[in-house]
Amino acid sequence: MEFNVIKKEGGARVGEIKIDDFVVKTPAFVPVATKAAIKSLTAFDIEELMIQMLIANTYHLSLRPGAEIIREFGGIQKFSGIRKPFMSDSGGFQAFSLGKGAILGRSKFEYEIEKKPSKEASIAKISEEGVYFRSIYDKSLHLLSPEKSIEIQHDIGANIILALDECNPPSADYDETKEAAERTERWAKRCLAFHKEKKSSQAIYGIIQGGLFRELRERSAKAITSMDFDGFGIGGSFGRNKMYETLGWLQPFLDKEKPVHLLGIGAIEDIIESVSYGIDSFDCVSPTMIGRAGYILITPESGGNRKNKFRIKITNNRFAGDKSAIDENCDCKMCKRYSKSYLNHLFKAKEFSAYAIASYHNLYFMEKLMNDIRDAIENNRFKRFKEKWLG
RNA sequence: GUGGUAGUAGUGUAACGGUAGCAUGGAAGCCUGUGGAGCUUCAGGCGCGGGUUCAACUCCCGCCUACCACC
Repeated sequence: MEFNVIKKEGGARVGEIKIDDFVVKTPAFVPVATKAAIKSLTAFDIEELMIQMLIANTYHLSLRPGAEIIREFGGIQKFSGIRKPFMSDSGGFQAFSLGKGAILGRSKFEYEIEKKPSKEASIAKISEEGVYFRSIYDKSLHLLSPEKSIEIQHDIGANIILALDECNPPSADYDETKEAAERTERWAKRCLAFHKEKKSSQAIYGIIQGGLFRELRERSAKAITSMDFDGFGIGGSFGRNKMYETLGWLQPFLDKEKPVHLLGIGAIEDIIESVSYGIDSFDCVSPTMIGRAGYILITPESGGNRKNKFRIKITNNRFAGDKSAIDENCDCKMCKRYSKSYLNHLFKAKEFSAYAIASYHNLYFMEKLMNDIRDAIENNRFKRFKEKWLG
C-alpha cells in the first residue's frame, strides 16, 4: 500500500491510497457492507455510484457464510462480485456492541447513553486472550483472539484489515478505559506479529483507543503509531461535542505519512469537521441505515443544515402529494426519475424499492460530498466550503 | 315475521357496577467500526334512547345494525 498527500489546507488534506491496482482518493467515505453487501443494493449499483471502498465485518462473515467459503472464492471481491477495494473490521466493535454495549446502550456517544437503554443480554466477553462471542445464529461459543481475527481477515481477503481492539462504552471510567487502551496495545502487537509472520500483502491499520481521556488517547496514539502499521484507525467513545477536541489531541501524534481512518463516523457535520483534523477516511452505517428509515440527505441548496442534520423525512405526510423530485438539486438517477410523493408512497407501502432508492441517493450524496470536499481542499476553498455547510 | 347471539379507537379484540386495556393501522421523533421492517412518544373508543342505582360501557326495557336458526 502506498499513501501520498497531494494537497493540504490547514489540517485538512487530500491524498491517494494506492492499493492492489486500486486508487482511493481521500478524504473518502467508506460505506458499510457488514455481510459483504450494502443492504438493498447490488454490485452494479455500488460500481455505478463510484464508491471507492467498502468495509466488511469479521465477526459476521466468520459466522455466515464462514471465512473458508470466501477464501475458496479467492477473497471478498470475487465472492461478492463487487470489484472495489475492501476494508474489513476486526470484530472488536462487536465485542462492545454485543457485550457491554448490549446492556448499556450501543452508542459510542456519551450524550446518547440515557436515551438508549437496552434490556438485551450480552453475548460477548473480553479476556486477555481475546473476545468470547456467542453466535447470533445458534448461540455457539467462539473465541476471537487477535491472531484469529487476523487469520479470518486474511481469508476474507480485504485490501485493508484492522487490528483487533477493545472499545469502551462512553460511561467507562478512567481505569476501565485505561485497561482497554492498554489491552488494545498488546493486541495490536500480537495482530501485527501474526500478520507479518503470515507474510500477507494486505495492508493493516492499528486502532487508537483511550475514550474520553486526553492522557489515555495520547498514550494510545504514541504506542500504536510507533508500531509498523500501514495506517491508523481512531476508535472508541466520544463525549458530547468532544469528538473534535479528541481529534485535536491526536493530531500531533499521528504519522504525517500514513492514512488515518475515523471509525464509525458518518454524520454530515461530523465528516466536514473531522476532515479539518486530518482524517482521511470514514466508515459509517448512517447513510444506509437512515435511508431505510426514510431519511433523504439534502444539501444546503435544498435546505439542509446542522439543525435538520441535512435531511428530510420522506415519510412525512407533507410529502404525500409532492410532485417534485426527491431532491430537486441532486442529479442522481433516482432523483431524476422519482417524485417525493412516489417515494413517500413506497415507504408507506413498505415496498423494497423504497430502501434501494433511499440508500442509492444517500450514498450518491456522500460520494458527491466527499468529492466536493476534496475539490475544495485542492483549491484552497475548504474553509469557505465548511462555512457554507455548517454556517 | 319469530327466536337467539353480538354491538368497545379506522380494524381486530380484553376487562369491569366506581381511572376502559392490548394488538394493528395513523401521526411525529430516533438510529454514527449494522444483532434491525427495530425503539420512543402522541392521537384515537363504550351504536342510539330511556330506566334502575350514590354511581351504568357493564344490570333492565325499547330502537337500530350485523350474523345465525326457524317459519
